[in-house]
Order: sequence, then structure tokens, then C-alpha cells
Amino acid sequence: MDELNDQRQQRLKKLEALRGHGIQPYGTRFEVKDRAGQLLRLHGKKSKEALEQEQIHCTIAGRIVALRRFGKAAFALLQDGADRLQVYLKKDLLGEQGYRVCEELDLGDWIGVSGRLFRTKTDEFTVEVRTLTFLSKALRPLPEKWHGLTDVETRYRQRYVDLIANPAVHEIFATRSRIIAGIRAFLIEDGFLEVETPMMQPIPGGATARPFVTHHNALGVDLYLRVAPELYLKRLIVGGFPRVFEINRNFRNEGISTIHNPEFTMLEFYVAYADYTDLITLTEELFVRLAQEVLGGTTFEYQGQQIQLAPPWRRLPYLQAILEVNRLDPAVVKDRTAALAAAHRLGVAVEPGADLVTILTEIFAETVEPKLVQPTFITDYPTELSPLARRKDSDPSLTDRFELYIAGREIANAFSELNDPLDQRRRFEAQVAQRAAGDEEAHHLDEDFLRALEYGMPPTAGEGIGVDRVVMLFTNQASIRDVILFPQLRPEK
RNA sequence: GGGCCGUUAGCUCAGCUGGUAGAGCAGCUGACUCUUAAUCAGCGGGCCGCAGGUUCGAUCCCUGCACGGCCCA
Repeated sequence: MDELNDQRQQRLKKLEALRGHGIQPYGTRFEVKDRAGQLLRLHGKKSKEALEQEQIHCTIAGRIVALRRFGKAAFALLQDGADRLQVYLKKDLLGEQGYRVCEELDLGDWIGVSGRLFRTKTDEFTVEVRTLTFLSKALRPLPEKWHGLTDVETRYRQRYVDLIANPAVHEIFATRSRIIAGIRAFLIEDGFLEVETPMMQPIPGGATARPFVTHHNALGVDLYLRVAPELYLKRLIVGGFPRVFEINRNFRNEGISTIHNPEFTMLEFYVAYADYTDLITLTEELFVRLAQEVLGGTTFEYQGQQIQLAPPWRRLPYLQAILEVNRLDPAVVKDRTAALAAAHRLGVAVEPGADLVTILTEIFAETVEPKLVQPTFITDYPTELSPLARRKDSDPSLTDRFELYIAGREIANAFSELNDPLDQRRRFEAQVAQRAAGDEEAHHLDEDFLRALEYGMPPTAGEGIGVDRVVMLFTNQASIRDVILFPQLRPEK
């Protein structure tokens, strides 16, 4: 397409010119002694006189992102990670040969420089370059310096260009890394063991979702990309690890939206001897700590809404939430006809044959979820919706479970785990019946998991947290694609 | 899957009522040894997403398709 364009041709010419000067345009090792960010932090505030007196020598490397030439001198801006530092290239200091290289430089090229720190007439902190090492040639031009790269499709398809052109994007992914490191540190300090369980599973389990199927040639079997690690992590609780967690990818074969990517990062953790209320406390502590580390406080703005993370967070039972938000008669949550009438009245679309639980799920999603802006634990979900959760002792039609909502979005899902193998079998069987009736998202029956439970699993509470959604919150991004480096798109062309 | 919007130079965008396409940045040539959206003078660069249709003539109107965004299911 643009393989032969004019700018690329010019750069190929310069590449040859460099070779002509005895310069290898794709170089090798360069001893980087300093980082731009570090120099800025340590010396960036020093006065012209102080720098003059100290004579600080440095060696940095980076990509040229701005270049201003003046005949026999030039200023270049080097980008080193998230930081940009100006370098001054002067013929007097570089010599004939050195300056010849300087004349072949393009925006986007990688160079290494060493020289002395100083301040220019206009007070810009700058490296006065004594030696210039050419490191790597860019054959394609960078996006425009002022507007950068804004085309969303190009930003996702060519994330490398997005990262070069938009420092804010660089920052989002640095924050993402800090959040994940923070989660890991929090759990490890709390005595958790990090584990890895199969991403390719013979029986997909642990979530209500359609899996991707793949095939193992040597074994001659179909395998599923996991929709959740849950059943494997519980096997580890059976095996005797009292606290385990895993941060890894899940895969769900469903539509793509601003909050769904087919592969997404999930944190799951399990605590033996605990129940779901213990996880409420743990979750509050985790979020407060992450917010403090990443944002410096527990209040932040998300897409125009002020979010307050200072605990305790509101707790509200699921059915009560439906009734309260819509001011409905309590009969609605018990009687299908009443629920159907309520759905119609509220303008909630419901499939003709939908059962009570499905109707309530729709009403909840449409009318309650969007209102859960401040962090809220919705508790006590119906047992039919929670085939892996322990029944409430006070009401076996409900479970010891919560989902955490922030900014109108599900962020976490947790429950006291069902450790009764006989009840678990019945629940699986109910799921299998739903599957037979055409529900492709219903759970499979996993005999080995039941066998594990029959060896005895201690009372356990488990939780899953959608890491991408947490990153969206803390970086104020509206689309999950803006917190995933390479979001799924249709193939180009 | 449906609705709305978008796709024009490497990038960011104009393009009127249909008459063979413009700007800024980037690039090239020249000047310039402290600039920072450097400046000054000159020059080049287009499958107007793709395929049809209407028309004497289509970037522009119509249809289909592709890709993307937002909303809905």
C-alpha cells in the first residue's frame, strides 16, 4: 500500500548514505549509563550556573521525536520511555564525521548520545552532545507532532505507533502494570500462593459462558480455552493449599463491546475457612490500597462521576435491590406473572417463555445496575444463578454470594463455595438439563471436580475480579480496548 | 444481528448546489551554530476504503460490500 511512498524512499536513501559514511544503520549494543527520567529528576531543576559548575556527564539513548535544524547545529528531543529530554547537536563538538551522521537523522530514528548537561538560553535542560551513536533507522514517518495519532483503528492495530505518539497511552499501560503488581503484592503479603492452572481444559467450567474450542492433534481430543480457572483452583484447596490466587487470561466466545474483549484478564482467589463476608472486607482493603498506590487517594473521577472508595461500601441483597429501586410489590420476586407484568411496566424486554429468575435478571440488569455508581455489594443471589455457590443457611433458594458494582458495572463476583459434593452434583445436573434445552452457556458436568469435592473441601470463599475493568476505573477509560494493548479486531483486509 | 456516524496525501483535517482535490504538520532543495508547534524562500506528494449504478461528467447522489466507532439486541 504505502511501501513505495516518497517518505519511505527518502529514508532508504538516508540509510544508504549512513552506510556510505561507514555507519551501520541497524547497530548493536550501546552502553546506556543514564535514563532521561532519572536525569530530569536528579538535575532537571538545577540552575544554569550549578550545571555549569558541576559538569555532569551523561549517556542516554532514545527515539528522536522532534528535530529542529539550524544549518551547523540542531536540537533533537529524545524519547526514553515516558520521558523526553532535549539534546543539542553542534558541528563544533561532533566534528565533520559526527555531524555528517547528524545530517542524515530523521524523526523516529534511535540514537545514543553522551555529553554534558546544561541549560540553553531559553532555560531548557539539555544534553550538549560530544558523541553521537546511530542505533537504528526508522523507515516510516511518525504521526504528526501536534495532533499525534487519533485514528482509533490505527491506534489499536498499530499500538506501537500509538505508544510512540501518545504519551498518555504509555502511561495507561504503565498504570495497568502497577495495578497488577499491586494486586500480587497485596495477596502475597496476605499469605496467598500464586498458581497457574490450565488454560486449555477438556471440560470448560467455572462460569456461565460459551467457550472457544481448539484441537490437540497428538492427543486427538478437542480442548476448550478456559472461561474461568475456578474449578481447578478449588481442586487446589482440596489438595491442601489454604490460600491460592491466579491472575491470567479467560476466554469467552461472545460479542465484543466497550466492556467485553474475547480474552480478558481475571484475578481469582480462594480462602479456606472463610465465607463471602470475609471477602467483602478483603475486597475493600484491596481496592483502597490499589487506589492509594495508583491514584494517591480513595476518591477519583470516572467518566464524569465522582467515585468514593472509602469503606465500608453499601451492601444490598439482590432481590431487595430490584424491589427498592423500582418500588415494586414484594410479590414480584416470588411470582412469575407479577414479575412479567413489572417488566412490561418498566419497559424491560423479556423473552416470551422466560422463567421468574430470568425475568428478574433482566430487570436487575436494566434498572438496578446502571444506578450502582458508588461501590456496592449486591448479595444473596438466587441459587439458580449460582450453581457453584453455597446455599444460605437461612434460605436455601439464595446463596452466600456477592457481586461488586462500581460505576454501574460488575467488577467482582464472590461467594462461599459449595463444598457439598452431593448438592454440587445436583446443581451440575440441573445445568446439564438447561444445556440440553438449548442453553449453550450452561455449565458442563465435571466428574473429576466432583471426585475432588468428595475427598473433602474445607469451607472456602472465592472471588473473581475483572482486572481490565479495574484498570478502566483507575485510568478513567471508557472502553476496555483502551486498557488492553492489543484488543481483538477483525483481521485487516 | 439492527440503527446512526465515519473512511480524502505519511499524520491531522477542509472540500459549498455534481464540473478531474486543498491546508497545516511531515518530506525534498536552499539559508540559518541556543531552538522548542523554530523561522524564511522554493518544490514534490492522491486507487478521495472497494465494487456497481445514475449522469455528458461522481470525492460529492443511489445500492451493495469491507473496516472502524458509538448505541441497541
